[in-house]
Amino acid sequence: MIIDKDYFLQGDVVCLAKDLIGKYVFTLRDGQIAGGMITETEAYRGVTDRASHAFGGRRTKRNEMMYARGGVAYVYLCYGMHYMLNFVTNEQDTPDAVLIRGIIPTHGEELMLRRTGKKQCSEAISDGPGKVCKALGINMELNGTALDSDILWVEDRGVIVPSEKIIRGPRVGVDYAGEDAKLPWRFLLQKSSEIISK
DNA sequence: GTTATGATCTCCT
DNA sequence: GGAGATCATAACG
Repeated sequence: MIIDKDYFLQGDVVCLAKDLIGKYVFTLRDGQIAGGMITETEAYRGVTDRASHAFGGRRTKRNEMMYARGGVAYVYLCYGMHYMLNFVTNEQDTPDAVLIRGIIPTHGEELMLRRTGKKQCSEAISDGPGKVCKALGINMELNGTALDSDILWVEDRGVIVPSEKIIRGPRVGVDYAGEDAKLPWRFLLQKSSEIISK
């Protein structure tokens, strides 16, 4: 079932980030559907979070979308070449968001292969925030798109992920955030391959 | 107007 | 393991 926008209004963005593991995200671009199960997220808690674009209540043209009412996408360009997909959460003027860092492709694998220039389909096709956006065909046009719209939506397909299967740790790429860089607000689904490799 | 830099990825050695 | 790619945005002058 498609997740209702109200789901994104709950106040605890960290809980929400964890809950989104195992949910599905889809995009409809160029008449074709691509999507998969979310395996990795990070929570960004606006005003009090140094790693967030909205830290200290900073409000700019770029992060304006973070202040919107929960249930829309916040897309932006990073390092000049990678788009990031976030789900805006919480009430209006509370700039909380969840970064989607990884998915396992389940629909439109062919399409994702073409977009990413890969030959074979694997979990690795979308195991980083930049790659997720590339595989799903996400760009600035989707900034502000509702998460229950025709071109972008989130589904609960009944997958239940036990807490012990979710690895919790510090966020990635936010060393500049000082103490806040250590907050364990990254969640990722433990893969069988990872159990072996570690 | 100018400059520094980032919620990253890929390819090279 | 490390550097380069590459540009919109923000902060400064």
